[in-house]
Amino acid sequence: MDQEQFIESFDEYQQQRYEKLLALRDNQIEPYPIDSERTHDSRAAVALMDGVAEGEEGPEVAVAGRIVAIRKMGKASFLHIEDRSGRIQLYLRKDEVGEESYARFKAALDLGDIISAAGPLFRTRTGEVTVRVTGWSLLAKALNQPPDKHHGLTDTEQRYRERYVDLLANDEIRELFITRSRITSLVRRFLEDRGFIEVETPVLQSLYGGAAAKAFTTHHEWAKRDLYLRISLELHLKRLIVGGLERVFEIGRNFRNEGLSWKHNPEFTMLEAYQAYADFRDMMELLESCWVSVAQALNGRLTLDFDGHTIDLAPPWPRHTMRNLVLSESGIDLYAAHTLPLLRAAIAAQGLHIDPQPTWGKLVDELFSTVVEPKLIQPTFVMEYPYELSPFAKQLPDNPNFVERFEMFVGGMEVANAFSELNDPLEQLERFLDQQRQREAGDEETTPIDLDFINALMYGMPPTGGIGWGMDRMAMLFTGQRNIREVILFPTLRATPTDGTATPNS
RNA sequence: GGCCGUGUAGCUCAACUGGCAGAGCAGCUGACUCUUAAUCAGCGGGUUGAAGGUUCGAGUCCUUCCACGGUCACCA
Repeated sequence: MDQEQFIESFDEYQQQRYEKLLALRDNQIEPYPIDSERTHDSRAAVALMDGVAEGEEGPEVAVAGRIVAIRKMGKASFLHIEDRSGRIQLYLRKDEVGEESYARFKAALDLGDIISAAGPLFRTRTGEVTVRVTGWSLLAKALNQPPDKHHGLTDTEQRYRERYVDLLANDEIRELFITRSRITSLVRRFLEDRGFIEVETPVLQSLYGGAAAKAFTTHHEWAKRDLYLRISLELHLKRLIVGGLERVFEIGRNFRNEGLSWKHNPEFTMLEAYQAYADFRDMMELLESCWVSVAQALNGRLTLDFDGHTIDLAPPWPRHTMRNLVLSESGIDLYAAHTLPLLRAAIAAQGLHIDPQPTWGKLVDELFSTVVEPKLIQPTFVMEYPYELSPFAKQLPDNPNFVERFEMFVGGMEVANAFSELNDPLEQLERFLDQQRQREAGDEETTPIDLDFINALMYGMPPTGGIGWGMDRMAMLFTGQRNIREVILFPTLRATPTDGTATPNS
């Protein structure tokens, strides 16, 4: 394909805009100039009129943005332009800008074009702050027509694939992603205020670990070796605790080779934070305080609207052991049913239908997921997890079948996960070996043995509390979105022929 | 992967039991110097997701496929 063929493929609307572009060039007007003038964004410009008396003109401004509405009335026109801060109205008069400029405006500009306009501010008869335009210029000609100005863009696939259209057409989508950015920023500030430093650890790893998941594989040509994309941040951050950094966090992308759902995207953003001389109880306090401070700063209140529920973040959040929750919802005591046959028998005795699992730990997890998890709408700490599911957490002093771990659930989703981090190198080796045995038994999601991590622990890691939570799920809760794709700018979608996944020569 | 739903103009959506594919916005032409979903007059715009089938006749019924959404399964 060359440029000529591409232009020939234009539809009627693109063709019309392209012809206007050519006409501008014929008149020595560049449709994509280098310079742009702007003294105020639209919100700041409107604010300038706050103290100006009725009927008085305000100061001169230069504003810039995308044309979202045009109302031509012969020798005068109104238009609205939009920038990130909002919209402002422009008033264009033939006798103000001159015959030639007015004619050019009528002939050359379309909805979607980006322009700048300068002139004094005033209020219209209906009180709207407006720029009385004395001069304008085109900053970028749009060849594609924007979506319907009242309804925006609703086609879900196009919204995700062409997110730029979604953003420019739907104000609330732009707001949503600005809010997500603020959430990330507030979390960062909270942790920094507590003495955490932000670090960056490798995405490309020769050995992955730290979570139960399948990894993506890629290849390093120069080194002639396969590398993995990380599935968690855990093991590198704990190496930094060994190194003496004491309080570290990373907000980074994880990649897990698994399916898509309303709460799973194959790449997602995880926050992990590790604090030396702390344990999982300190991490509860940290999580609670962080979310409360974000909610206050963002909304000025501690309630969230999510999926038809009002979620109350007011601390303290209820804390329950997994044992007690399972006991009250199913009548099964995990301390009594502490082997696979005993637990199976207990489930059968209660007449529950739980998917069969190969091990005690997995069956506990399945039981919990089925009978307890759906009921956890309000923020709830679930403490003490089966040893087998938690290869990086310290065992309970009084029951080695369970570990010092919690997960926080809200809105029916698991959101956070934290441990009193295991720092005994020989016990850690034993856990890795245990994982290896599970892998040999057919579990593809176990953590491989990481001898360098053992080596790090052998230098001594202080008692440490660690926590991780999904920033995407946090954003879902704080913005009231029920689908993770709504809070990810460019979510993973199925391949299309134009993705380059098809062979170019075929 | 199973089940349910959706796919019609650039965008948002109609079209009854099968009977000439429509509206609003957007576009084009013209009028209009305080409009704001501007208004008024006129005009153009369609491979109804794709392929096949039933029928005198299919947007509509049947089969297969594709895409998206929901849900279940899978999935820390």
